[in-house]
Amino acid sequence: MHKKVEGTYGLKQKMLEGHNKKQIEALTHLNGPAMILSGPGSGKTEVVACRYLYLVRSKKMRPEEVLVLTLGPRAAFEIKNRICALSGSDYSGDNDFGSSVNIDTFQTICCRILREEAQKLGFGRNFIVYGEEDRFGLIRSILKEFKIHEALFRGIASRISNLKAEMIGHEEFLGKGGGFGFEEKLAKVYMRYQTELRKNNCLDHDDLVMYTVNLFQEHKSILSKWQNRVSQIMVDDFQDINPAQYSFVRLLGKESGNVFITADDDQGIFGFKGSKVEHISRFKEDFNNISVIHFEQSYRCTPCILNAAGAVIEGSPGRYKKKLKSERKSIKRKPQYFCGGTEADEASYIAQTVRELFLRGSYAYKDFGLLYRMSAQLRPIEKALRDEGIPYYVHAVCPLYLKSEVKDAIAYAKVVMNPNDSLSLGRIINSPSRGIGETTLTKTIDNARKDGVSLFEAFRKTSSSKKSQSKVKKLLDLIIRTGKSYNDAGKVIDVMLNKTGYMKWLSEEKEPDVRIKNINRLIEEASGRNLYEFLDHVSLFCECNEVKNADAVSLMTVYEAQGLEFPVVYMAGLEEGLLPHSHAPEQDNGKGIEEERRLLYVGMTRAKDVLYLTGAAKRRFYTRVQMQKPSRFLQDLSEDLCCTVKHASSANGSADLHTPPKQEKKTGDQMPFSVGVRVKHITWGNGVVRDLAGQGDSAKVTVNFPSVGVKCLSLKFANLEVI
DNA sequence: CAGTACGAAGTTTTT
DNA sequence: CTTCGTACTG
Repeated sequence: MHKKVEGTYGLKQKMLEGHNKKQIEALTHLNGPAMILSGPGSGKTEVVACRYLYLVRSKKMRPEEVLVLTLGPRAAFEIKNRICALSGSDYSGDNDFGSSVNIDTFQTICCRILREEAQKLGFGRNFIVYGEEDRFGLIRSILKEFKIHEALFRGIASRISNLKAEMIGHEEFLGKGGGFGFEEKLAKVYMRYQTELRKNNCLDHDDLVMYTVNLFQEHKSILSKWQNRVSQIMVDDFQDINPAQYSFVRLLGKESGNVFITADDDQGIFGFKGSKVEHISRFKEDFNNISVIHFEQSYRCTPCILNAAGAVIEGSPGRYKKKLKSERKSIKRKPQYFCGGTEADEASYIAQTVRELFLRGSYAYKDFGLLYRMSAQLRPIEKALRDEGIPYYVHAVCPLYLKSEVKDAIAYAKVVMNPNDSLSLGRIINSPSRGIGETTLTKTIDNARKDGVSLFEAFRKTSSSKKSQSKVKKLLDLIIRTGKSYNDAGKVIDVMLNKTGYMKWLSEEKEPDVRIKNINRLIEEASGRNLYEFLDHVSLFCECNEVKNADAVSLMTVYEAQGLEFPVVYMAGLEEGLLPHSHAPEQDNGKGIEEERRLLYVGMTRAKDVLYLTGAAKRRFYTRVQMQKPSRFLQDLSEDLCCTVKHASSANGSADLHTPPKQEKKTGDQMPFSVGVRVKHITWGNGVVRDLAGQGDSAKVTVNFPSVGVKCLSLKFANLEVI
C-alpha cells in the first residue's frame, strides 16, 4: 500500500516546512481531543489535510481509520484536493488510498453507514435518499391530503428539518402534544411524512444523521463496531454543526477521545438549519484534556481587508476575542464601497470593474468571486457579465439535474433500485403515456394508502382488463427484471429508457436533440457506477464540477463560499432587508441579525487582495420596486477602513486602482483585434487579447499568453494573427 | 385522458 | 417576471 518508505521522510519534511509553530503542533497532534480555534485564512484546511497525511503516512494508519467530516461537499472536495497536491497522488482515480477514504460530509458518511446497517432500523438496504425536490413533493402531497393550506408548506418543511436536527422524532413530537393550530398540523404532517418515507423505503437528508445516531444509541454492538473502525475523527467548521451531528461525533469519538476539530465562532452562519455555535463550548465540557490551539496568523487577507472585516465582526457580542495578524503587507488597497442607483447599475459596476482589473493583467477571471446573499440577486449580475462578455460560472445545483427529462431518467433508476419508491414511480408511471391519467393515479394512490401497501403493489393488484393496465404491468415487470439483471447505473437508465419507449417518445417531443443529449450526458455520468452509488451521489451532491479548469468568474451565495478564497471578492447587495435580510430578526430568538453580521464577515474574509462592497438604492423584487437603505453594517466601516466610490469611472479616492478606463469600445477601423479574440504569436503561441490602446502605428495590444503571461505588444511589429 | 390557456403566487440562506 | 397549478375543452 505504501509504495516508498523513503517517501515518508520526504513527505514529513515537506509538511513541516512552510508551517508555523502552531500549525505544526496541530498537524502532529496524535492522541486525545484537540480544538483549533482559527480565524479566516489561517490555514486550517491545510492543517487538516496535512494531519491526514501525517496520520496515514507517518503513523501508518489505514486511510479508512481516519474519518474527516465536513458540512458541505465542497469542503470535502477541497480537503481531498489539498491532500492530492501534498502527496502528489491523484484522488480522482484509484490511487494508493483506494476507495477507502473517509473524507466526506456528515450525510454522506452516515449514508454509507446506513447502507450497511439499514436492516437494524427496519429499512431495506436499497433505500433511496430523497433530495430536496422529493422531500417537498412528498410534503406537498400530504398537505393536499390533509387539506392544509399549501402556503404553510415552506414553514412545515423547515420545521421538520429542524426537529430532526434536534433529534426529535415524529412520535416524540406527537407525544409532547399540547399543540394547537400550526403545531398540531405540524405534528400530523410530520407523523405522516415519516411513515410514508418508511413505507417507501426512503430517507431524507436529515434522517441520515438522525437515524445513524439512533442506531448508535440503541445498539451498543453496532456503535462499538464503528468505534473500532474509526480511530481518528476530524471535523471541519465545527461551529456549524447541529445537535444531531454533534451527537454523532460524540458517540463515535468520546471513548477514544481522538477527536480533532477546527472552529471559528465568527463564522457560524447556519443557525437556520439548526446549527449551534455553542457546540464549541459543549465540546470543551464533554471531552477531557483538550488541547486548544489558536491560529491567529492570517495568510489570506491583506491587513486592509482584515481590519475592515474585523471592524464588522467586532460589534458582535459574546464571541471569543481573537487578534488576527496578517503578513501580507505589500498590497495596501482598502476595500471599496459602491452604491448604484438600481440593481442593474450595481451589476454593471461589478462587471465593468471585473473587466478593468482583468485587463490590467494581474488577475485571471477565475480569481474573481462574486458573492451575494440570495439567489434572486444572481440574474442582474449574470446579465451584466454577459453584456460585458465576461465568462462566469454559477456554483449551484447542476443545471443538468433540473431538466425534466433527466429527472425522469433518475426516477426510472430509483424505481429500479427500490420499486417501493412511490414518488418516483408516480413520476414516471405515465411518461411515456401509458393511459394513466390524474384520476387513475390518485385513485391508485388512495388504494395503496387504504391497503397499506406501496404504489407499486397497488398497481400490480389492479385487474388487468384494460389495455392501459397491460402496459403498466409490462413496466412493473421490466422494473423488476432490470433490477435483477444490471448493477451499472448507466446501463440501468439506458435499458429502462429504451425498453419503455421513453427515448422514442422524447424524440417526438419538442427540442428532441438537446433533451436526448442531456440524457446521454446523464448516462455517461452514471456509467461505471453502482446504482446506489450513483443515486446517492445525485441526491447528496447535486453539483457538477464540470469546466473546473475554465477561466471564469465564480458566482455563488456567501453560504457556498465559506471555506473558499479568491484574490478579488465582490460582496453584493449590502442593503437593509437583504444583508441583513428582512426575515433575520425573527430568526434564532433575535440573534438573527448577528448571524447576518457573521455572514458579511465570512464574505469579506474570502478576499485575498481586493474587496468590493456593493449595493443599490433601488431594487426590484418580484413586481415591486423598493427603495433600499445601505446596510447597517456599513456604519462600522469608517472612511479609513473603506472608501466609498460614487461612480465606476470617477473614482478619485483610490488612484492606485482607478486609473480611469481609457478605451470605451472605440474599435478603430484599423484595429483588427478586439478584446477576447484569440490570436497567434510566432514565438509565444496562442493567446487572448485583453486590452487595446492607441491608434494607427502606435496601436498597442495587451495579450495574455498562457505559456509566458501577459505581454504588451506594438501592433506594428508584433505580427499577430487572429485565429 | 391529454393538451392548452389562464390565473395565482412566490424569493432567504443548505445538506 | 417567472413558474406552477388548476380548469376547461377536444
